[in-house]
Amino acid sequence: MTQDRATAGRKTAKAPEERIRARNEAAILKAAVNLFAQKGFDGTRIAEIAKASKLPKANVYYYFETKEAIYATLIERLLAGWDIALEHIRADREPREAIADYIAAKLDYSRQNAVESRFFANEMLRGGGFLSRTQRRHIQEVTRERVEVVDNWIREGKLRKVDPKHFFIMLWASTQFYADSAEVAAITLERPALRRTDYTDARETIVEVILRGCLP
Amino acid sequence: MTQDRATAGRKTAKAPEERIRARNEAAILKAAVNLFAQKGFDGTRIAEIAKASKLPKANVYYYFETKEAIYATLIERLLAGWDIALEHIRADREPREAIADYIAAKLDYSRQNAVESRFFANEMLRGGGFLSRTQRRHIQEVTRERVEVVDNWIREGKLRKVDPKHFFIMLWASTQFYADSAEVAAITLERPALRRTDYTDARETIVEVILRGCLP
DNA sequence: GTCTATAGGAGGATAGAC
DNA sequence: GTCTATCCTCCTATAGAC
Repeated sequence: MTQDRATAGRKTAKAPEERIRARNEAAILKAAVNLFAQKGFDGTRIAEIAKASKLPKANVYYYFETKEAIYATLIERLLAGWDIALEHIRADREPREAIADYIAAKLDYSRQNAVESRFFANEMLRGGGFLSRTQRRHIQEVTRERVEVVDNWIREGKLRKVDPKHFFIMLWASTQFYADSAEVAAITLERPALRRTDYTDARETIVEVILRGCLP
Repeated sequence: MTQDRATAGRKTAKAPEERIRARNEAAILKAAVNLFAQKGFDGTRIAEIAKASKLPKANVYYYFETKEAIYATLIERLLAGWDIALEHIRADREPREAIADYIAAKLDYSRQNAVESRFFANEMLRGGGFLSRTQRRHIQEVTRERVEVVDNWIREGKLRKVDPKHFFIMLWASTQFYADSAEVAAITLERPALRRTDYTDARETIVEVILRGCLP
């Protein structure tokens, strides 16, 4: 943290140590998010995290004080990415394109970050007890902003009169389902696992139905 | 199981014993489904189930051999109720009413059986490893049947050309979200918990957008 | 059918050698 | 920074008195 020029100059060797730390922490978090997503906080064993990240159990404790610390780090990290997809919903855009882009972005996220999405879903099933008040408020504020954009579109006659919050929930639900309930989707589509084309089919269907359903 | 007339006649006192068993098993299952929904199979402790069902831990073992047995019973029971909402989707009905009724029924289920829904969601996050091949096939068959109905509607020009499976997933996702992600819905709607009116608002929004989105 | 007591093992976390 | 050995708690499951 406090690293003055002298030390920095003397020891260029400081970098490799930090690289080890970075690599190991990343391995732990990657293993942990996957296990937490599947089995939740109480269901996940530190030994499993250690095994999956190919580190001895004691090393996991070296990098993270407790299981809670790992979990909290993941929650924090997840929320940083929360807002990204919503950024398509901007007042200066036409609803048709903005909504279509949002759906596409959210489905891409479901495909590429399925594990993170499931981790969050699991935390929600738990009741969201690990979410701090600040984090809840953050979600609300981000949502409120975008709800206003939708409200404006409606006022300008660019969108049919729909409840903006429930409308957002519809978008969320329809797109996140392909991550959180990928298993159900796979069973329904009669596949061993979802394919890339399933996501594009999903996008077409959702965009079509939603746009036709909400445009004037 | 084998209970001849003689025994039945001699002992009317057999009923109360069975009533105790029925009551206790029900208490255990009710407590268990709630805990499994929140913390999953590995995260749930038998002691918690015992405490929540107000029975000594050993009694839980008296009624169910293992934790697996409780879980399997719940899965079985859940699947029996799986098909109910889908029954609105019948070939002899007009799509407009059938789909609106389906959405309403599914949202009612989300409100009244939120715990069961979450239990299933948790099992899906786990990867659905407790679902037997037969159970998976059952889901597929039921879905396939209803997909055919939708396909027919499309052929008859009563419904716009949409991918029936992804269309179903949209309905499922949008309605189940209010059970599985009730926490997210509550945060979005800025409520401590979902109210009855939230479900009717949801119904209106979903029915409106979906019907307009899929009717010709 | 109810419950206490406990076996036997696993889990979270730590000490301390290397 | 790495890892073995270990503490102590808590868990599933069972034995056996009432």
